[in-house]
Amino acid sequence: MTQTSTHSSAMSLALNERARQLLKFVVERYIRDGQPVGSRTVSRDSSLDLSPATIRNIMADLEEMGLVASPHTSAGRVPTAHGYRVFVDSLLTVRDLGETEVRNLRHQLSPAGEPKRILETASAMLSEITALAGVVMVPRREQVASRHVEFLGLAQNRVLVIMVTNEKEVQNRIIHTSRPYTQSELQQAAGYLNEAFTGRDLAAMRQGLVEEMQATREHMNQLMIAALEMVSESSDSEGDYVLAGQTNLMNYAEMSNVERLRQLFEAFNRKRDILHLLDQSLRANGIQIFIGEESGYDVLDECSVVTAPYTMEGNVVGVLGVIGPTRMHYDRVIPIVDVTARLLGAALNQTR
Amino acid sequence: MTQTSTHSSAMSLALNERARQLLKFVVERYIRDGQPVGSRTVSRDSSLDLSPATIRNIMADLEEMGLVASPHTSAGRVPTAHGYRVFVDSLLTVRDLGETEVRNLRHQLSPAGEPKRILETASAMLSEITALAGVVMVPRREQVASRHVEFLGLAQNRVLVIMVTNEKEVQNRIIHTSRPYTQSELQQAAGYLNEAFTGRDLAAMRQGLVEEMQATREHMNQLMIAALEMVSESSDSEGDYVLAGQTNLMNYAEMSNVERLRQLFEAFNRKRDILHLLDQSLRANGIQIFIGEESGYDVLDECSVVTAPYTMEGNVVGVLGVIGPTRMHYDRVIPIVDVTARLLGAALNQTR
DNA sequence: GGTAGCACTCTATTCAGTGGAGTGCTAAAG
DNA sequence: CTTTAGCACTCCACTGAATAGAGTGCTACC
Repeated sequence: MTQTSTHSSAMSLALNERARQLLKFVVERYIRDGQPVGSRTVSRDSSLDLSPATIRNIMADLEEMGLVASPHTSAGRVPTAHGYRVFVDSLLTVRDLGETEVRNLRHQLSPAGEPKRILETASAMLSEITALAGVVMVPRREQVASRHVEFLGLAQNRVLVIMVTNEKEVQNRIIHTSRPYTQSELQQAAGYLNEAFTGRDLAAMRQGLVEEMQATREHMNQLMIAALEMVSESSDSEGDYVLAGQTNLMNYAEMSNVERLRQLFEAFNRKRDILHLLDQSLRANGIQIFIGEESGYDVLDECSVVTAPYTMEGNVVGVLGVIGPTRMHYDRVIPIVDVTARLLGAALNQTR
Repeated sequence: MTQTSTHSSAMSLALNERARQLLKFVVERYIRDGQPVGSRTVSRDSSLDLSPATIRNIMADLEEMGLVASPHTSAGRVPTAHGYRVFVDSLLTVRDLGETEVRNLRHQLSPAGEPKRILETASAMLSEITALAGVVMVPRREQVASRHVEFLGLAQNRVLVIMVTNEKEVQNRIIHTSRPYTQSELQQAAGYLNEAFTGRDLAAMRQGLVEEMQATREHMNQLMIAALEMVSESSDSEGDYVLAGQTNLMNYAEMSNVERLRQLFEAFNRKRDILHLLDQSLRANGIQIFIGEESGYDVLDECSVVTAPYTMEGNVVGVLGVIGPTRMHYDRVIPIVDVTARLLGAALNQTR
């Protein structure tokens, strides 16, 4: 109703300390109980020593700034996405993990076993200790080096290409060729590739092959092109992730709407949107938090996503994190995601 | 209240034709509308030309036999699991698929691409056309034959074992050895295995290796044992399945209870129970239907599972099917599952 | 600026009342 | 003996009113 500002203090974007403490209490309490928190509660339980009436005044200011909102006239206040943002950015006191907890996690994430398996473990760990959904992007390496190539002839002009990269991953693919190749031809081709390009990364390999092909006649290049395409395709593919503990999300009251839940799960299956979000975190360098509508995806409206990139040999190769309701325990979740990212990087490096 | 039988007709387990027709109508109508069906409705809409009162009498008989039940005194009747059973076994008239539909399905399930991919397509197809959850067990082959073995030495006494089986699947695994092997040792071992056992199934391979080892000194057997274990492990492993369209289940009213939904989804993730159920169908030989509580698993109380085994080269190697609410369109679902099983078998055979 | 008081709003819950759907039983009709 | 009409009864789903409780905004006072 008032067109001009009545309270200059309410309009100033900088919160005074008291208002900040109030916001902090409201967010913490709402995270704890899931109920709108009213002025009485704050006056009674918070360290602020103020009457409900005063609290109400400050609350009104916070509401005007868009940090809290009330579901209806006579309910308490609930943090908005913006409110959570301020809370997370400048009010939160994270509780670091204890030594024993870290040791515990490291133990579970032992570098034995295949890389894919380690990712799954990490995802399961995240979901288990946070009681949210855990997500781990599979590492995308810029430098994929060929370690070994093998061709196996199948029936009907088809060849099974097997390529071992970076000492770990085994990729395979069936290609169709225009003519049958003999076993010795295949061996010769594989032998050539292995001799010339073992240990060299795929960009170099492609480059080398193109030059080679221009220089010589196009002898048996079909195989090599196919092999190359296979790997470059899978290396610059869309990416993928391992999800765990989706069902945890069903325990939260804000997810009790089956229709919304369905949409969320479909987004998980579709993968595209989630991947896009993780990709953004890949480019950032540190813990990243998307709160509610900030993510830009409707299905994540009531959700927050906390991510951290993880590294192999100093390079960021992937992202992991958790997905849960906006009303999550950021103070616990953030360090957990942080530590897990470090541990995963370490575990992956050790297997090399 | 009555200890002795009052109506002998009500107690006779054999339903007369009229009662059967009534049951049929009730089940069909309930499947269509999801609402308890009352005597008025039957009298009005069914081909039986009887008054509501008569219908009520027959309904009471059906209820006494446990074929229908009423949620409360003044609601209509709802089929019980037992009622569905009778319906499915002896009242159902399945609507076979049209030529064009079958052609359509066959087209989608083209044998190009990797086997795993074909399974995923089949599962997605099932879920899409039935609007239920589709499930396809990965084939378990008794006769896994070695096609090619390769050893690659890694750092720190570790060896990457790659085995190509049955011309298609590529298995790989890292094993830890007690001492480092040179590249030539590895090549020699692989060469020996390939020469001696290519094309022979794994049982024979194991047998042969054991004999060999007893005859000679235990030279480099560690590698071979590892290779063998790897494959036999993966071949007689618990089994696995590909699930699609779980989210479809969230659309059904009987699944609106979030807690039950959670338990169901956890069962999907856990895989054990579902696999056990599929395993049973593997032993049976034809379409198999588990209705509600029949499955023996609490989480599937309100669900039915329709399965059909599929074959490769005449042998049953797996099972596929759908999972949905007991209130599903059996007349459509059954032929779809049936046809898909046949098409999947055909597609898998063609890729060999 | 902080506080007390007060009128007001909105929700959630309870309760009674009502209409409708459907049943079981009984007695009569076929 | 089977079928049907009639009737009393039960239960649910819905409505509207009443109520208690929580919380607010505003105003006036300290």
